[in-house]
Amino acid sequence: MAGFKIPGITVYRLALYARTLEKLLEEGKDIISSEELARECGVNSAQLRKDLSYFGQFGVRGVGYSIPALLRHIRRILGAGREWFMVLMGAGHLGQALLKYEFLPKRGFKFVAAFDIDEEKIGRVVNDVYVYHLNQLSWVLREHPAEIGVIATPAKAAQEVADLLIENNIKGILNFAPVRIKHPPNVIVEHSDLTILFDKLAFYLNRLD
Amino acid sequence: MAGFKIPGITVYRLALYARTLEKLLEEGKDIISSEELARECGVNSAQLRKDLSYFGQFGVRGVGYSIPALLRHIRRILGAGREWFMVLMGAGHLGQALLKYEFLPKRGFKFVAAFDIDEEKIGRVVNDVYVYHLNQLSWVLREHPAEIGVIATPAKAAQEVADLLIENNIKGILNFAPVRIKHPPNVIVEHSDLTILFDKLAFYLNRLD
DNA sequence: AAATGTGAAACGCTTCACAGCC
DNA sequence: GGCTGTGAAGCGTTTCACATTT
Repeated sequence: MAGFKIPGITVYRLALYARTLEKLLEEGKDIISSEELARECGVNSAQLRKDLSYFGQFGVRGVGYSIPALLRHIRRILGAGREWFMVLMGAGHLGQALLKYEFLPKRGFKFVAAFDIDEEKIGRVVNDVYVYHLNQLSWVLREHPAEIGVIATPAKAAQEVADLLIENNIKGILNFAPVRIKHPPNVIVEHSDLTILFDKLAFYLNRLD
Repeated sequence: MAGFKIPGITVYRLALYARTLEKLLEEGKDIISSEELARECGVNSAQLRKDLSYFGQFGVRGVGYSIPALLRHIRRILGAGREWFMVLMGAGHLGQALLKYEFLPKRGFKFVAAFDIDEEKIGRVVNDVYVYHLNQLSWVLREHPAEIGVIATPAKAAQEVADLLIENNIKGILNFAPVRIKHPPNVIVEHSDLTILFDKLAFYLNRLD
């Protein structure tokens, strides 16, 4: 495969290309030019070609890209095709929505357990996933190993929960709580803060005059 | 206030600073240096100061920033303090989680109505928000004006729903569906694609050796 | 003495433009 | 003729480093 320093934003766009190629494949298209795929993704065509060039040559000059082949390549680059086991921290509204999101298991992302501290939620089963008390994390993880922890707790609890995940050897964290998680460099943390998105939209709407 | 070209990423970070200042304020802190606030947010301190400098001078040399004052300034910059009325498109799992997310109304973001095409969902009331059939969008918006549309439909429906929002004069769209929305330049669209986040995390986990 | 505010340098991503290939 | 792949130029963001202020 390829070189070393892959911009994070390139990885982001690869996933975006994959999503778009999936759509085009469903629509029965077979060949596409960088120009057209880029337009579909809202990026510049040179950018798309450059992103791909980090990983190899997947097109045919004068012709374009085979949609199924390119999708296969991108999936391989992203490490799709394997399964990822995850634990959910916080079985509130957002957490339960994630448990029910069909897209995730289809792409190999599977929740093996959920955790909360609200007695009312503990013992429930949401979409086949059992909700345990937080203090059972260690043994549940021994029983059902997982690589990814998804944090959907209130902001106040997020850091503590992250520390617990890291202690229990979780290597990747996806944090939906509106705080920044502090973590050692060998743990990968992705943040998704909905509140920031709303604020950003509001800012630009205000500027619209 | 300030100049013209504000990088989108600066706006993103302003909201991040606001979130962090809110936390610090709750903890009872009063004064903070750019160094410490930056660490708390996971950014470089020069960056933080530069971000703020687009909008004015809010600190005291030799001292630092007053947390409540800085928070007030950032909120004003972001246009917080006013109310934003929103419609939700798609009352599925994610949509309902958004309707129940307490953070949003606290920050002035209020859903006036939700829309779906599933007869089973239409007529329900989720957290005081009524779910209408999609074809009632126009008159509901006349009755309850809104500036923001939040799309939480399946990918297939997202573009169509966005077009409908734009026809009905919605100026800001927050799209949670895993497709890129095409839109005229006078409409502001923010994307939040969960599937891409999971893919990105998986990519970096694979690289971890 | 300490910490901000900010030109200027450094850096990294984006876009151009064209050679190379079908 | 058309489209990819890519070195190089362009551009925007990040970081440095220090003058400035309290």
